[in-house]
Amino acid sequence: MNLIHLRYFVELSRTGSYTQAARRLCITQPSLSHAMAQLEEELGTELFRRQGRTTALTPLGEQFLTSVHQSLDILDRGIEEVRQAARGAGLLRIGMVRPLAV
Amino acid sequence: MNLIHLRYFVELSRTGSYTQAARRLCITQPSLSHAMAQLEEELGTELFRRQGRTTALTPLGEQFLTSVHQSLDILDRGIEEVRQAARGAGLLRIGMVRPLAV
DNA sequence: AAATCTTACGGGTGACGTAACGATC
DNA sequence: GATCGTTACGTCACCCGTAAGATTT
Repeated sequence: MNLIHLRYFVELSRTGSYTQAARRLCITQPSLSHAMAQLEEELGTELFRRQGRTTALTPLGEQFLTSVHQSLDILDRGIEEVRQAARGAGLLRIGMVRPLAV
Repeated sequence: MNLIHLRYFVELSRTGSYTQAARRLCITQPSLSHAMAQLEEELGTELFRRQGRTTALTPLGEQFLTSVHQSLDILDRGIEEVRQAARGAGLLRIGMVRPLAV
């Protein structure tokens, strides 16, 4: 399992479209499809229900989404707090590259 | 950033020793060292204070640890719930590989 | 037929291991 | 000098992109 794939999952859940999600994530549609298929394999269940042209979360998919949302929110907040504290405290040592925002 | 590296970070924080942590994580010490250095680079600060032979968390390291702990706990709980629900509901389709516990 | 998703396949990045070095007790 | 951590370097897995196929409207 992969942090980036979890972010893919969130974005796909938000848009409900592989095409749109892939465009927003700056990746190709096949890559997104493959990543989600892999995630489903790891979890042992379908996360999305593809009926015709529409893509919607399954009940388990929705359940998983809430966990991922909470988890990523906490993590991202923690990362940002640490980065700001590091910048604020002037702990950047000579030669240390100032990290880019993600 | 990487989920596995975050788990490395938690384990290293727990043991306070690269050698022991690497052994428990079933990786080599250099790999762990490199992963943690990379994590520190991404965050723009030191997470561990190496003084002599002892390795302890910096204040920012402790702060980050709490966030990572919370985040991973929620994620792991979510994963486990989904997997159990998937098994329980008998949603395993023919040809779908039953996932191994991690 | 057009649009969307999936499957197949090849390439490049990065994570890990081995080896060598540095440092501390 | 023995143990621990870091740096250097090579290899292999895996993530992503391109191309082709399947399916629905």
